[in-house]
Amino acid sequence: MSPGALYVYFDSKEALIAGLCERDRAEFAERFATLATAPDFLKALAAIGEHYFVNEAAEKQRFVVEMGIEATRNPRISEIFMGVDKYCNDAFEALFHRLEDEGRIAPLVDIPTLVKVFNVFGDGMFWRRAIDPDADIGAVLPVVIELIGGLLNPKKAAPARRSRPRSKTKTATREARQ
Amino acid sequence: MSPGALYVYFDSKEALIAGLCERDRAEFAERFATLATAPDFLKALAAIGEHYFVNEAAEKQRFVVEMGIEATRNPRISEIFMGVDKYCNDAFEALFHRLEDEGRIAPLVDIPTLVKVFNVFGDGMFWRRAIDPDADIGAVLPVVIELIGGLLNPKKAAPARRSRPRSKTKTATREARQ
DNA sequence: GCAAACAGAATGCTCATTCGGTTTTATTTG
DNA sequence: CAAATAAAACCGAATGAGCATTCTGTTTGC
Repeated sequence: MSPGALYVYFDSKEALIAGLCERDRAEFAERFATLATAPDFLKALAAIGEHYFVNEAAEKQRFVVEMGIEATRNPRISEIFMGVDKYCNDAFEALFHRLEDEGRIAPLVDIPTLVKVFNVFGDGMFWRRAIDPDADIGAVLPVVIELIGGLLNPKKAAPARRSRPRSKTKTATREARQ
Repeated sequence: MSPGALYVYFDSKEALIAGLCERDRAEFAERFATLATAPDFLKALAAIGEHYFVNEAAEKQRFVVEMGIEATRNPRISEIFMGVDKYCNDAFEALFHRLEDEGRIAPLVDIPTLVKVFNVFGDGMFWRRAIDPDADIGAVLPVVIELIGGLLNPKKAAPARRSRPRSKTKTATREARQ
């Protein structure tokens, strides 16, 4: 596809970037949906990490870096870019709240902080893969998952019973959001 | 300083970048030296993290991102950029080996992997600070330090004795490097 | 008064965007 | 079914802005 032909579909470079972001957001939403319903959260998370940071071409990560830089210059691109970021973070925050409500995790830190730490892990693997041709995220991912597991402090589901275990912790149960 | 005036001091943009990298490397070496001799490794590490990811202007991190992107395009800049990266990693790897030899830490994972995980933490805080204007690394740094502490599995120095404790683990003691 | 340090205009290249024309695709008509 | 035609998709050259670098001349410090 020639440079000029792009402008048939997108009015500008910004619109193109917005489109790509939207596509990425949609793809993330899809993957996140499977994560949210997975019986074993950590295993599903590892699978997502494997996809984004090991299987997927490093060029994609590099492209996201380019968008990030562009976002620091262009306010409109910043809005788009940080919008996707916020979308992902909100999704994880909501999920963590739900898992806590269901008694499946008992995080060692408050959930907003947990999400921020989560960011650090994700961002770190992302950046490393983007710029280091020799990066081997596969080697660190199990450790990262282990660390996240430690923070989430997951509770084993009662193995004998079929029904989902109910929260019996002394901390107040959270209301459903909104 | 006008654009043209820069070329009095640097032959090219690459040379300028190389100079900035060298300055950063030297600054890191200085900070690392204090880290290497600090009695409390984790506390010293937290101080360095505080400096780089909280106190220092986010523009500096953004600039490093620019260099990283440039490195993916320009092989000569890549050499410079990844050279600094390797320098830092080698420094940490050597330090971890020494701390292990001295019996001050007993890492839960092998040291090369430990360094890679270390990278993830550093990269993550770095990238987040670079692109997110609302980033609050100060909120996550204590958790990150805690997690690193867990991985390093530090051993308390014997409080009564004045002499440094010697390694008594059954793992083979490492030779001094070169 | 002279050498180093600097500014700012000039040069040539890259890139975002536009535009005129051409191919492909779909639809209509004989 | 084939020819005709309209519309959409696309290419590649042209435009113009921005950036790396050079060059010429001016300022500054000694």
